[in-house]
Amino acid sequence: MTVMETTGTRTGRRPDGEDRYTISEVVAFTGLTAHTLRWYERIGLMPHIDRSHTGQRRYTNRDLDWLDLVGKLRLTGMPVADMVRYAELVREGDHTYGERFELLKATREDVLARIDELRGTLAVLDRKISFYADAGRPLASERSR
Amino acid sequence: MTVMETTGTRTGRRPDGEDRYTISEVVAFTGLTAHTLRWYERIGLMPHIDRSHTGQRRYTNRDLDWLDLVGKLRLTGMPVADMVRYAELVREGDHTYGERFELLKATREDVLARIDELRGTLAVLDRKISFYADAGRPLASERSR
DNA sequence: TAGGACCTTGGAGTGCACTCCAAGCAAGCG
DNA sequence: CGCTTGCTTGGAGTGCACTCCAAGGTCCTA
Repeated sequence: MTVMETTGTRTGRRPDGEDRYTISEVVAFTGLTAHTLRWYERIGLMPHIDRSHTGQRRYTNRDLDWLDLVGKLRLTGMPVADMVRYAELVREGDHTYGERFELLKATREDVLARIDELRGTLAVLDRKISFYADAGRPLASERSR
Repeated sequence: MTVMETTGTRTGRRPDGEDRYTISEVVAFTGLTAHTLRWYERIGLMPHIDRSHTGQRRYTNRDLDWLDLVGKLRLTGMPVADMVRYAELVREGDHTYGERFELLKATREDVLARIDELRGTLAVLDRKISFYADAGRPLASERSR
């Protein structure tokens, strides 16, 4: 894997105040590519990331928290555009609390619905699996393909 | 919605033997578009569908069953290519039982993992939601964005 | 101070899963 | 018979979420 630890740091997060991570450290934390991190910033899914005096990105613990949330939302199937909308609400300040609340509640419902769908699928899979398990050797005709 | 019932049929499935559905009936059953149904056939995700004497598709109850399964697998996030692989195994006959069994079991594990991920996301959402609920009106500073 | 690994940008390219188009044949109705 | 709606095909186009490229500047270690 060749993860060079440039500044003698451990693999984990550093305490607030010493949290200025390079893009490759963030890659290691999140599993995203550097390309994707830059792209997230371009489309407004990230706040503008702090820069070193030479213009290189320096991510903070707060940025990492945000990326964790994005990662969670991403695997609910939420479109990136919706996450960008949420990011905009955060940037717009406190007066968007209500809208954020509604958005999160709607997302919660989506997640519950998706879990239900998956449970339905699981039931179908289990029926098929037990069909194939019973038919250790092929029987007459198979309808449950 | 304007669902014209061309042959005086009810909206539901007909019994085996009278099951020769047009593509638009299948659209109504599955929610897929006609384009998608033809595309599924082209890429080998469907068996070759029976045709009328003039070459129009006539789907059977069995085809509908298959589309139900495909729909379930689709919403687990399984790539279409993997579903095509499964369809090929079915076409190849009984001697692929073992491989189908393994594929279904692996899919089952994926589904379980995905449900777990979603539960994790749900927990995060619930924490944020209760944060926004508590902060009925904005308090000092908001870290949990 | 030299070398290699790492970082920057705008813009172009990729893969997936559809989605649509044009041109023409088919089916049911008055 | 003509009309409207539906179905056929191969191939091209779309939208999303990345993913990569070229050309060049930066950082660290020997």
